Amino acid sequence: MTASRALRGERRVDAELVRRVQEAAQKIGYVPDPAARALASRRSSHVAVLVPSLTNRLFVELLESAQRVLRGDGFQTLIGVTHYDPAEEEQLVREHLLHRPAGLLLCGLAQTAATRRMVADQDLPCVYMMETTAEPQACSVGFSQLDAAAAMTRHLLERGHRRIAFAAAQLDPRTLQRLEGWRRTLVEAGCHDERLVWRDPAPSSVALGVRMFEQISALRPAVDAIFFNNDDLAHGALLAAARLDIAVPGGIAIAGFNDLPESAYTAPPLTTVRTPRAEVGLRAAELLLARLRGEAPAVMQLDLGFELVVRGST
Amino acid sequence: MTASRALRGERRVDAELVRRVQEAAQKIGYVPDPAARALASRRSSHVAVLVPSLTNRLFVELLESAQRVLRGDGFQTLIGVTHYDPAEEEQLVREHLLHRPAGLLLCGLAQTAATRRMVADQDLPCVYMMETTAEPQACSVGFSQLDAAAAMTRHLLERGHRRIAFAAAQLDPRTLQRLEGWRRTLVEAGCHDERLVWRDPAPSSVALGVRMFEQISALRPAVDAIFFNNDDLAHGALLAAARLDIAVPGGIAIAGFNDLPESAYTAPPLTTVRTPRAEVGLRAAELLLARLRGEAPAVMQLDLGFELVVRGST
DNA sequence: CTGAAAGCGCTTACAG
DNA sequence: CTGAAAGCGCTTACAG
Repeated sequence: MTASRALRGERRVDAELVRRVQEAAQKIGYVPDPAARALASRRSSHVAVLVPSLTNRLFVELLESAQRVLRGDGFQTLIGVTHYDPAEEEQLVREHLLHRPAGLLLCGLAQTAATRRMVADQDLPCVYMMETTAEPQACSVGFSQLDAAAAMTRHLLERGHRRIAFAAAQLDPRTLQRLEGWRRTLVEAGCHDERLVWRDPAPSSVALGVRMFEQISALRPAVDAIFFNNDDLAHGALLAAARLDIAVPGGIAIAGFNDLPESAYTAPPLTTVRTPRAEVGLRAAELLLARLRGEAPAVMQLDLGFELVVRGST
Repeated sequence: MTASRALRGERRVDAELVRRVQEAAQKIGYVPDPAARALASRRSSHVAVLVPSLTNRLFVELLESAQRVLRGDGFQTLIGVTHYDPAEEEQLVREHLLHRPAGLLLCGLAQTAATRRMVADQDLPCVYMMETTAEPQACSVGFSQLDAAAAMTRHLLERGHRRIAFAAAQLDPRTLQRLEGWRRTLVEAGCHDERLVWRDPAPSSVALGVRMFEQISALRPAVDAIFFNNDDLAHGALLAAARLDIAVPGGIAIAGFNDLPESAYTAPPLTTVRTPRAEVGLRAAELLLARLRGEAPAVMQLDLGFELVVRGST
């Protein structure tokens, strides 16, 4: 029994004894059985991380950095894909709960009421990623999607553009927050026109960016800039512009969002917003680990900001 | 006890009894505890899937389809990233073994001796993905990387190209098999020149494709086609060609490998090899599940083939 | 085909 | 700070 405590690093064990126990464990190659531990303590060494998609690099980078931190502390990461659907997220949470995860990392704040209730009922430590929230009891790490979109929109205004379109796919909550950032900024500048919003619920992709650009550019010169809500859409737009022989940014300026690695190499290089997804994953995992150790986190809401990256396309 | 057997679907239980037990379980919302089950049976309901990378879409698609199948049978998927390093793969297998996974899905056949020994010692059902193998005892699902590269090389020869360069990053075993396919085909055609091999151990990326094309094209007209070993390299090459004002395929023909979604939309659209990664994940998971049920799989080696996709870049 | 016994390897809660 | 007892919720192996 004392050995069990010594190995887990519980406080009330003699330091010398701890040393001897660890030495002995080392020698015989003792490793605790996670299943027995989970059964007795009613808590496993798994952390479930649910992301909307793995085909968006954004979430892959988020995941890799979170997993690196969690693994360092002996936790296994269970990855789930929600496909941007709160109902699917709810179902995944329900399945994961059977395995009594130690903690939960979720994307966004648009959980169903049932999801929130399960998390609360089980008293499961949970950190919400990618957005900021005002809810005092929720632990979140992210940045203001609205402010980021507003910053890009202001940049386009400063470049002299007035007819600025907003083009978005997927239409998840974060996209809609960005739409609101675009809207407020243009209303304030006195050149808002809601007819310049292009939305498509399909997943974001290069192919969709091609199609969107073809439609929007048909309105030229009514539109002189397009703010695409993910870099892959903007990549497609740049390809379509080249084929249609429309100069960028001379004919139409094009901006993206996220700063994917390719965006520095497109023709012309893409102006976009760099989002701190790797750091979001890292800090969210650290915050979760702190809570699992029973520490009260120093902050409940962490805003990691964003960075405007101006290249040649605007 | 009988209820336990009925729920697990063991044979020797009266059919009527099974029905009543299931009905009762349904009514009270009974769900077996995975931790207790794992402790008693010494086998969990986890399947570990180890892939080289998550930033290559190839493996994301593989993973998503494998996870869909496994989840359907009540297995949780533990995803690990090896970064193309057999030593890291060995460490991951070691860590996962503590959790007594029910099965293992691995990429490639380049495991360390220690990894192979652990799998054999624990008698752990394992399926190897992405390559074909002649080892009769190993269960694998994939296709011939060598044949796929040979088919593309033959296509370039048929298009009239004779100075065909081979450009590759990462240099993992599958890349080297493709190199061998390129080599054999050109030797046979009497126009092999080993100096036309460009290799870079860095991860494959658009940025690297840009740099490689800049270097190789400096040799023009010594090279009249380049076979890139991943589509992202070829995407970078197309961007670099446009900037350098080199016509594709007129000046240099460019081919890729994998057929990523963007490849249909590049300028010009990319000629490439479509690889069946989603089906590899699906069939590998099905084969594993069959083994977990104790069934003898109909086949041990599954060759899913590939498809040459000829577009405008060659 | 069905059931009573024992035990998987830990941790919790209770004494000292 | 240390330890003996009980139990987490299942399955295995043995009887009937």
